[in-house]
Order: sequence, then C-alpha cells, then structure tokens
Amino acid sequence: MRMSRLFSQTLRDVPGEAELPSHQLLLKAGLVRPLSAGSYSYLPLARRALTKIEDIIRDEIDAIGGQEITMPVVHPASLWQETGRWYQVGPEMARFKDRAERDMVLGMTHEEVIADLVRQEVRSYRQLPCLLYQIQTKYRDEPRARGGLIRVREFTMKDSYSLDADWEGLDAQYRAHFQAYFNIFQRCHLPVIAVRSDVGMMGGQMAHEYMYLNAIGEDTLVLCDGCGYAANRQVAAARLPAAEAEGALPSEPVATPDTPTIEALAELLQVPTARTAKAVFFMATIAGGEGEVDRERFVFAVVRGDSELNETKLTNAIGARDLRPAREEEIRAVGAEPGYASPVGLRGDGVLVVVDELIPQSPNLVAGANQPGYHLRHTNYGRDYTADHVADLVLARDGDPCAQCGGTLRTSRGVEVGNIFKLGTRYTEALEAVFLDSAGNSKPVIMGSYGIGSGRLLSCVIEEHHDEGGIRFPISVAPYHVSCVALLQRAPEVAEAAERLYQEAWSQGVEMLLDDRDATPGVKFNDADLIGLPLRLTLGARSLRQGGAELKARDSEESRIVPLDEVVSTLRAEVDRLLAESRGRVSTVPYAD
RNA sequence: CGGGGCGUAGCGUAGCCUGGUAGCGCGUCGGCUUUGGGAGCCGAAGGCCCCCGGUUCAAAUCCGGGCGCCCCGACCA
Repeated sequence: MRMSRLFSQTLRDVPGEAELPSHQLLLKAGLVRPLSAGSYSYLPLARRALTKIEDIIRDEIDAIGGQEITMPVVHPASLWQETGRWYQVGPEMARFKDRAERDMVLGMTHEEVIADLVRQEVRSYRQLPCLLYQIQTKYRDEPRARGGLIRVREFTMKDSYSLDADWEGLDAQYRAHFQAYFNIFQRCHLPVIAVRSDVGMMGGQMAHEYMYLNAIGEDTLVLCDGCGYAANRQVAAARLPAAEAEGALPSEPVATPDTPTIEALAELLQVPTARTAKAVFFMATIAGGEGEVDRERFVFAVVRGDSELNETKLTNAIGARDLRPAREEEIRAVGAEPGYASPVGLRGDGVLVVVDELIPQSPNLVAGANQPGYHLRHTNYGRDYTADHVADLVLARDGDPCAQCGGTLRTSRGVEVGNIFKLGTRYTEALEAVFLDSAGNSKPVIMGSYGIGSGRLLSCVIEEHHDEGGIRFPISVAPYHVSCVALLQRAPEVAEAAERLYQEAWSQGVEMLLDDRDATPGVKFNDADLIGLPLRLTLGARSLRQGGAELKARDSEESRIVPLDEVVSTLRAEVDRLLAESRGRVSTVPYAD
C-alpha cells in the first residue's frame, strides 16, 4: 500500500473522548472511527491487523481439530425460547420483530444455533468428538460501552463449540482449548493468565477466563503468588478463619442509638467488627420458564461484619437471574429495620434468608433488633434464626489468606480477552440434540463453548505495546511488516529506488507500506512511529550517498545502511527472523482447574 | 439505571459567569520558497455555535425539555 492512497489519515490531535492509550492510538493512527457509542468502523490498517489475529486464531483452532463454519446473526426467538434464555437474558440481547411479526434476536452467542445444527446433523457417537467454530459479528446491547475497543456493542468474536459423547471427551477438548488459547495470546505477544470464573448466563460446570493484567481492566482478579491460585473476584474464595470456641450466651437487647453502620456499632459497643452480623437486602428476580412470568423475591443476606458481600456468589447461591438492592419500604415490609436489621423475628413469608458459611461458626454476634436504635447481643445461628441457604457469600480481599495454601492473596485488575466454558448438556437437553451411543442408547451431546474477541485483543496488544511515539506492533499482528519512508525531495532517484524496492518487496512477500506522500521528513517519521510497523526503511538522498537505505526496528534506536540490491533479501530475512521469534514464544502452560 | 463532565469548522479549543459583528491553533485548497524528526511566507475555502421550545429589541451565551458523547459506579462474554 502507498500511503498517498491509504484511505485513513493520521490525526495530529486526539479527539477529546479518548482516555486510554490504546483508544487514543487507534484513533490517532487512523485504525478505527466511531459510528456511535460502542460501535466502530475498522479502517484498512485495523482490518489488516485483525486479519492477522484471526489467522493466528484459525491456525490454532484448526490445530486442535476445529472446522470453521458461519452461522446466522439473526435467530428466531423460538430457538432461544426452547433453551429458556429468551427469558433469562436481559436487555443486552437485542430483540425485534420481522415483517411477519415473529420475534427475532440478534445473536450474542451461538449455543442455541450449534445445538440446533447438532440435532439436525449428529446421529451417532461415531460423529463425535467434533469441534466447530466461526469468526463472526456479535451484537450485545451493552449498558455501557467504554475504552475504545475494550467494551463495544458490536464486535467480532471467534466462538468455538466442542461436541462430545462423554465427559472425558469434553475434558480433553476443554484442555486443548486451554493451551490453544495460550498459544494464540503468546503469538499475539499479549501476556495473559487464566483464572477461574463465574459461568454467568452461559450456565454449565466450569469456566476459565483469560486475563490481560492491566490497570485499565474491568475485572478484579484474586491471585496467590504462593500456589498460583487465580480467580475472578466474582468467584474467588478465601480461607475461612478457624471456628470460634465459645458457648452460646443468652441474647439481650442493647440500646445503640445512631449506629446504622457496622463501624459505628462496633465503635459504640467496643467489639471487633468480626463479632457483628451485617444484613444486606435485595430483590432477586427468579426466572420463570416458558409461559411463566418472572418472580421477585425478597432476599435477606447476612455476612459477618468484617466481610463484604459478593453479589455474584449470592446470585449463584439462590439461583437468581438478577439482583437489585431492595428499597426501604420493601425492607420494612418484611419487618426489618434498615440499619438495625437481622433475621431474628422477621415476618418470614416469602423472605429468602441466606447466610454466609462463617455465620454458623461465629457465636454471640451483635445483630440488629429490627427496631431503630437497638441491637441484640449474642445472637446465634440455629438458636435465634435459621436460613434457607448457607453458602460462601463473601468477597475475597487483598491480603486474605489463600484457600488452597494459606498464602496471602493479592488483587489485580485485568481485561478479559477470552473465556472457555464447560457447558455440559444444558443446551443439548433443552433442544434434544441427542446421539446414539455404541450400546444404542439415546444421549444428549456434551458441549463446551470458547470465545475470543478479536477487536478487544487488538486493543490490548496496542495497550501493551506502545510508547510516546505511538504503537509498537508485534510482527505477528502488524498490518504490514515495514514502513518505507521515502524522502523524495529534489531527488528523482529516490522515488525510482523506492518504487523499485516496493515492487520487489511485495513480490518477495515482504509487506511494505510505502510513504510516498508529498510531506516533510518530520511528518513521515512521526507517522511511521505512530502506525508502529516493526521495521522502518528510510530512503533519501543521504542514505543513497551512504550506499543504500537505512533499516531500523521500531523498538530500537540503532539503524544500519543496507545496499539497495540487498534491501529486499535483508528485509525478507529480518521478517522471517521476527516471525520465527514470534512463533517461538509459544510455551506449554500447566493446566489448573 | 445512578453520579459527574462535555457538545462551537475535519481535529484541538477560546468566547458562556456579566446577552450585542463567532475567534485562535492544527489540518484542507492555491501560489512561492523549503526538505533526515509534525517547515516558512502570501492568499483562500470551510460554522443551522447538538436539537426543540421559552425569555428578550437582541441568545453560542440566560431558562425549560430532549438527543448525543466521555468518565465513575451498577451491570456485563
């Protein structure tokens, strides 16, 4: 490509809306342009980089047996009604009616369509295992797009789906993806870790997320340097403190004016916050099935005063679709007093009481008396109240002891660039996607699903690889291999040499972006740095006097003069060396579940 | 959905408080000069000041409503 013909222009000033370096650089270097919040056009440079990323993904998924397909973006709602997700998924799924007034959805993921394909095509265990994938547009009506390409509404995702006859097969395909994903990110020069994660709306048995550790990340991760434990904070568990050895004392009311917070209460009574119980109230949406409406139920959650509630854990513990904080009048309606509440003596009908697993082990806690200004000393689980569920409900925090090894947990932020799910039979049972096993029994196919967002991956690569001057593309992702800065001034022989090298480079598979614009050297050098191709070839009157062209790497200050008749072979060798180095980054990562 | 910020030429912005001819830098176009790290001079084009309504002799400016974008939170693959 000649830059005089390149559709996109670089910007001198970055549009004010961009804050993250990757977002600024994507705009400044002319890779993307916004259409509306969370949707972008990908201009030629971005398109080429994305194609490189997608080809790496194809290479690695093909290598574990993947077969590429393409599924529709628009799905009939009936399919999603069959699996129940029509009712479970909220407004992030875009819905509309077609001309015949049929409900339709824009595909945000494709488990339903895959399961539908399976029920049409798969008859026998002999057709399994199987791995299908596509690289395709997804639409999710995000409540809040942010960070350029970090979170968008419309994006491209590689989604693969494994199909197996047995659980061992699922395990094998899951592990194959576990490593293939590391290979993909390593080949894109993006450092990631795999963490355990919530299954969310996907359902299923287990999931990992691939996280690029960076402060710009939206997720909080809990990590243990001692044993390598790594989990999304949504599911991370810390070690339970040892049970208190203390007999139950008789409970008694105590006047505690103006103590609506745990801190104020502990201060007034001179007890540690660990000797108090904290109440948190929600209205949970329990999904109705086909033909049923969703129900709302009051949830009374209790954790110890020294811990924080983890809403994901609570949601999972009660199987809710959604939680929202309860309003004051809703809290009063069940007989609780905001700021002074406990499950003791609630008007119980319809209230779902859920307590953290630490509560039954913690005797004689101070808890609310359900009257303004009063608490109860020495409340005890089992004697004074019981719960519908006892479960781990607390947020793991920086400095907590590790559940596995007792080491110290730390937290870090990360961007989720990929995920893998063991789905099991959740979709195939609902859609009756079954096969006959060798004994002639009909069984549901066992599924896994695996996703990587290529645009988010691109923005993370830029976030990781940039400096003040611009992007520093790794060779494997770079839109072109080399920028040729042709300083054309008053030297027709420069233009001729540049044109000759350009033709020869492409004929040898060296992808050259030739800056043939009528611009000053400063502009061209700055744009070359900004776009950030791994190699830069400078051709000017000066370099010709010195015997050729000047070759420099984007991430180095050193340059050398290469004779003109050796330039393309030198570039070819340099590109091959960089590509080989890039592939050599792949290394095996021990599987940990 | 809650909180905050912002919408003025392609981009970055001043003006708004205190109403009265819409300004600057970059970019763009033409000319001359210049040419190894965002050149100089001369000339030019380019504005429903986000939209609708109100107040006023007069609104970019004040008031009301709406829309859009960004950030934090909630939420989320």
